[in-house]
Amino acid sequence: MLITSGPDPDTTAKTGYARGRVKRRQILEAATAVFADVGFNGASLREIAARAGISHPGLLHHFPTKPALLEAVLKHRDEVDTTAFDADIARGVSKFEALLLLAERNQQRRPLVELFMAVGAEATSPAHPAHEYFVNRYEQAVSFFREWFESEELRAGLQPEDAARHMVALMDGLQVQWLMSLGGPPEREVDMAACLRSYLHLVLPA
Amino acid sequence: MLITSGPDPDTTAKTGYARGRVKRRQILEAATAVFADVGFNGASLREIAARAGISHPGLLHHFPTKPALLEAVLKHRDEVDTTAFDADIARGVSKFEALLLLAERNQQRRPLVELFMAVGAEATSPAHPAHEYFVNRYEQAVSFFREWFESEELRAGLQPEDAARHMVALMDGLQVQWLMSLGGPPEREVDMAACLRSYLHLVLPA
DNA sequence: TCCATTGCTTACCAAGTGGTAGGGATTCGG
DNA sequence: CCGAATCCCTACCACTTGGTAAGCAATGGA
Repeated sequence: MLITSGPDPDTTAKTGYARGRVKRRQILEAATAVFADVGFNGASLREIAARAGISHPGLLHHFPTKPALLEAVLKHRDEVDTTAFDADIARGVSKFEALLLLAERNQQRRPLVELFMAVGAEATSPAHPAHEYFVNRYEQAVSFFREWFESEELRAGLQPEDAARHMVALMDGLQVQWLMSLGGPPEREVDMAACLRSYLHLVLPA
Repeated sequence: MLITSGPDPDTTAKTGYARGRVKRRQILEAATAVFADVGFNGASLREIAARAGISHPGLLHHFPTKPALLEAVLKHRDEVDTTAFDADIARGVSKFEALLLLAERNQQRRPLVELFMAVGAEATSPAHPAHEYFVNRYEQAVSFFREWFESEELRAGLQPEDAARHMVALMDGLQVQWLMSLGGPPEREVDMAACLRSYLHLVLPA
C-alpha cells in the first residue's frame, strides 16, 4: 500500500521472537540516523547494520531489501508521530497548540528531522522508492491545514489554500534553517516553534 | 575560500584552451542534473562524465575530486543567479519584484532547484563538503531579508527577523512542494511565485 | 617549427555496494 | 524434549565507487 505491497513487509509488528523484535527496533533507529546523515542513496546497509550490532546479511534477514528498510523507517515514524498528535488532540489540546507541540518535540529529535529532510529532498525524483510516499504526505498535510483554515477567520484577502501551503512550507523550511544553525553558537539556534507561532498570529488575528 | 582553498580550483574561469572551457561547462551542466537527482553522496562521477560526453578520468582532469566538482557547481550557480538579480535591480526593478522574478526564473530551471534541495538537505551534516557553504548562504539570505524588512512598514507585532526567516523558509519549502507536484496533473502544479506574493502582501500591507 | 601546456584516453586499483547461499545456534510451542 | 521456526553468522558474488598511472594527440605562443 505504501511503497511495495507485499503481505506484511517486516515492520515493528509483533511477529517472531522477542529478541528479533528488539533487534528490529535497533535497526530502525540506526537506519534513521544513517539515512538522515547521508540520504537514502548515500547510505550503506553495512554501516546501518554495524550501528545496530549485527552483520549486514543479518539486517537483510529482517528487512529483505534496502527500499523495504526505508519503507519500514518511514512507516514507523508516521505511526509514532500521528499517535502522539492524536493523543494531544484527545487530551483537549487545540490544533493550534498540538501543532506547536509537534514542532517542539521534533526539535528534540534531530535525527528524525534530518531523515525527512534528506530523504524527502531525494524523493522529488519520481524514480525514488519513497516518491509516492512523500507526494501523498504533502497532499495530506496541505489538506489538513486547508480544512482547518477554512473554519477559521483568516486575515482579509488570504486564501485558505495559500495559508495551508505557507504552513507546510514554513515547517519544512524552518527545519532546514534549524539544522544549519546547530553547528553555530547555541544562542543563535533557530527557534522553530516561536517562528511558527509568529506566522500563525499573523494569519489568525484572533 | 569556499570549501577548499586551493589557488584556483578549475571553475569556469577563462583558463586553458577554448575546447576545455566548453567541456567544463558541459560537465557542470551534467553534474547539476545528476547531483539534483540523487544528491551528492548518491551521484557517480562516471554517470556525470558519460552525460558530458567524456571519460571519467577526463572529468577528473578538469575537476580533481568529487567535492571540488560540487564546489564548482555551487559557485557557478551563485554567480549566474546573483548577476541576474543585480541586473534586475540595476534596471530599476524593486527588490520585491526582483525576488519574484528570481522565483519565476527558478520555476523554469527545475534541475537547479532540485540540486539545491538535494544537496542542501544532505549538507545539514557538518561533515558534508558543502556544509559551510550552505550555512553561509542561509546567514546571508536571512540578513538580506532582515535588512530589507527593517526599512519597511511591517504588519503590527511582526519582527523583521521573524519575517526574514519566514521568507527564506517559504522559498525553500515551496520549492519542495512544487517539485513534488510536478508528477501530477499540470493544473495542480504549485505556483511558487503566487504563493510568495500572497505572503508578502500579508506582511507588507502597503 | 619547436615544444610546453592542455585535453583526454585506456587500463588499472583497492575499497565498498546490495544481495545470495548455506549452515550453525537459539527459541519456544507441542 | 522434540522439531519447526526464527535468528544471524561467515563466505562469497558481480558490480560500482573515487582516484591513479601512463601515455598519446591536439593546441597555440615563441
